Amino acid sequence: MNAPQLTKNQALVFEVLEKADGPLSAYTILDKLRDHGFRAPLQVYRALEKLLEYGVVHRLESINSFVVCAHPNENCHSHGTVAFAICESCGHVMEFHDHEVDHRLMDWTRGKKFKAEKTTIEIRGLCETCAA
Amino acid sequence: MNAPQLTKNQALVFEVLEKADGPLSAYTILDKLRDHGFRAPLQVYRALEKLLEYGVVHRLESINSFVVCAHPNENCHSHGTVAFAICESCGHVMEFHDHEVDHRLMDWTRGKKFKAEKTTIEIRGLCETCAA
DNA sequence: TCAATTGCGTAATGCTATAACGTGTGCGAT
DNA sequence: ATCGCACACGTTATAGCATTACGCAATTGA
Ligand SMILES: [Zn+2]
Ligand SMILES: [Zn+2]
Ligand SMILES: [Zn+2]
Ligand SMILES: [Zn+2]
Repeated sequence: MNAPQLTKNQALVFEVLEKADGPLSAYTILDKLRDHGFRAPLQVYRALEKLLEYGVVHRLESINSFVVCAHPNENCHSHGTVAFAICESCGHVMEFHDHEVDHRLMDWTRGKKFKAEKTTIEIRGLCETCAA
Repeated sequence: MNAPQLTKNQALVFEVLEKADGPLSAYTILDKLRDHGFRAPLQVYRALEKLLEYGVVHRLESINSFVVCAHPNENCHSHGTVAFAICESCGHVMEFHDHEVDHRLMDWTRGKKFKAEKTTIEIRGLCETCAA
């Protein structure tokens, strides 16, 4: 899905995520936007819903947080599942694709006649810097 | 990790999950155990913590729920990541392994010098029955 | 005996997400 | 024009998920 012009709230939420150097929870975003008039969680969640729909933000299921897409230009999400490596020490996230993984999982779902809608791949651990 | 003798609470939680035909949330488990003396979420969470540690229960990150391991005998978790296919209609879960996927992800983490601790692979969609 | 560990019970709190209500605005169809 | 509709927005309340903090009892092992 291509992102149309963002509304004011959507743009504010996106900016906060863009400036952050790691994933943020919805409530952290809310706190960062109180000065801009945000008062309630729903203002954040509604904006996130759209940003997710447009594919410019990803949700990290394993840590209930949100992060900007690392591949804003390539339309990477149209050709496979996105995977994430999340450092549990510094919070840094790496987003990547692996077609071979996609194909293996697709093979499995085809074999089981399972109709996949949304696939989550998240690796939690320590990044190179933090593991040293 | 091998499971030692379960305590009373652990056994109760395990039984509830075993009898269920799909994943359950911690609070659903709590409700099912009120007749057995459970009063507080912590009684469930503490039991789950141990059951997860013993590897006899899995946590489904994308739906905040818990399910018994589908491979109680094989010590499957020692030889790779567990993946799940979760039907969003009937709630059924299929647990599987794919060494090729494991190897691809391990190759990636090695390449990035990322020290993986816990990997989540969850496919949400419709099972064969529900997709028909 | 003493200390450390583990499990348990309870209350309180915190974090995450949605439901339900109403408002206003833009825009095409009648 | 004005009606109907879609959409974004604001607010309050509530639902759902998880942990902190405190204290007690039983077990273990030096
Ligand atoms: Zn992306
Ligand atoms: Zn790190
Ligand atoms: Zn298992
Ligand atoms: Zn199904």
